Amino acid sequence: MLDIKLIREKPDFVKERLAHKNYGQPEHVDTIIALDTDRRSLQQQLEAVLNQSNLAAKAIGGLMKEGKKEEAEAKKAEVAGMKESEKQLKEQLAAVEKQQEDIAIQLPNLPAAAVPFGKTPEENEVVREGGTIPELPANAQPHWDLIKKYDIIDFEAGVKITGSGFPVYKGQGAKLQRALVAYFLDYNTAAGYTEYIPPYMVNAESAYATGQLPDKEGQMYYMPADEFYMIPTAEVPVTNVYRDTILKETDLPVKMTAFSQCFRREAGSFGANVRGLNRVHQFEKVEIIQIAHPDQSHTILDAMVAHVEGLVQSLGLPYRILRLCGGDMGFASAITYDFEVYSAAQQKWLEVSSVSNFESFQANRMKCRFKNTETGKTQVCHTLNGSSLALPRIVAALLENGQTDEGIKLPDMLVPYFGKGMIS
RNA sequence: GGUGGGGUGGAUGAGUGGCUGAAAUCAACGGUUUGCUAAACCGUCGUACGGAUUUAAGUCUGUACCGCGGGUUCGAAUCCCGCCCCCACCGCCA
Repeated sequence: MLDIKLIREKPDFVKERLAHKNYGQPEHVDTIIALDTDRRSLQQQLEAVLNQSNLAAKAIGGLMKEGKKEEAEAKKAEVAGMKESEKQLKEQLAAVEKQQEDIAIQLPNLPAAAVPFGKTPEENEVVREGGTIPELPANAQPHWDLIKKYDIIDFEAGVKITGSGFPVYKGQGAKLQRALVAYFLDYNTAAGYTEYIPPYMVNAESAYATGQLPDKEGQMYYMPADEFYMIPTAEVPVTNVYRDTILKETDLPVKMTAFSQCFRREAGSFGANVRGLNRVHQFEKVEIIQIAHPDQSHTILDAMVAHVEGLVQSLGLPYRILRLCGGDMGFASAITYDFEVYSAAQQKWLEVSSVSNFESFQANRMKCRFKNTETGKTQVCHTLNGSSLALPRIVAALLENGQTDEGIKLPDMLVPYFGKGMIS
């Protein structure tokens, strides 16, 4: 949610930034300002009337106490006339507030200054590359064939049990998942993140707070009997730990990490990109989340990118880091870096992490604030998060890039978690 | 699912129609005292949206908020209705 004061004071700036993000309805800014002017005017009128009737009520109380019954009755008659206009103004005000809110909620976050122009993924900016693309043997296979060869994921069973996109991990495949999750969490907690296990279903307030609603309504699984949404990422429940909270400045930054299953309907996506583990409806992900002082959030974003980069490097996978252009960024984000690892057998880049600074957008919606020690004022925090990491495509890349005649060679740091260095 | 109890400021907790935006205690913050720490004492100490004033920090001021929504009343934390949540016990259950 954008700050109404920013919209009111710098409408041209807001429009320019929205255009940068490829937002097609700049007229919404003017509509919101007009509604806001109405809103304030109505509020003033209503408050004037309420003030009158409050004063009258006090006077009546005083008169009753003094036993001046008749004067009190006269006052009562006076107040009765105010009731109607009070009621009307209340209704008008509520209507205008709702209109304003309905539009304001649709505005995406403004992109930060560093975000490149562009509309499509092709216009994202490669900021760094690392690792080396391995030379695979001539008979190299894509991960879906390797999965069959080593019998580590049963896609058909998943289809029978639930539907396509719900893989069943088994044997070494299941253990590899567990090893990766444990390794990622240890890596994060070693860097000062506190581990959480959140609920996998959230209520509408939580989904709204982090910006999934109303933007991604159709992308989440929904349980109508209880009005719960299956989480698309642990970001949603974990960030909401601090919904409606006022932190102390000294509490910042708050650093959290969580493993969760993630559920995405991926409505409307199909084709070549969905093969194997490239796109699934349920997947495992370890997330990192920070709640930060506004002055520090961009420094912290860089630190989070470096943190994830270290993790990807430790897996020995070739990777690149992209700074997303305005048109490719998420609804709530001010700036986003995507991590992609190279799948040697598919010969393409697979997204495995997305690290974003949401600045005050989520914090505004969820009323996550801190008390400034010097001024004593409350200010909204900034929120950030990133995947560290999403498993399926990491697994795909590990399988494809590690394939040898003897089996799949795994990175050294996984050995303590997996129990051996090779899937065979 | 059943029965009973309960939801008040950061926490505990008083408050059953006007003098209550809310006692008291604790915590927190500022200060005095102090060899250090502690203690003691004094003071400050909710949020949101408006308005006035100020270069600004601020100051003054209005309205709303005692789980949520509605109602009664000139006036509601307090009375009535609906809902939600929490706790205890019972039932069911991994």
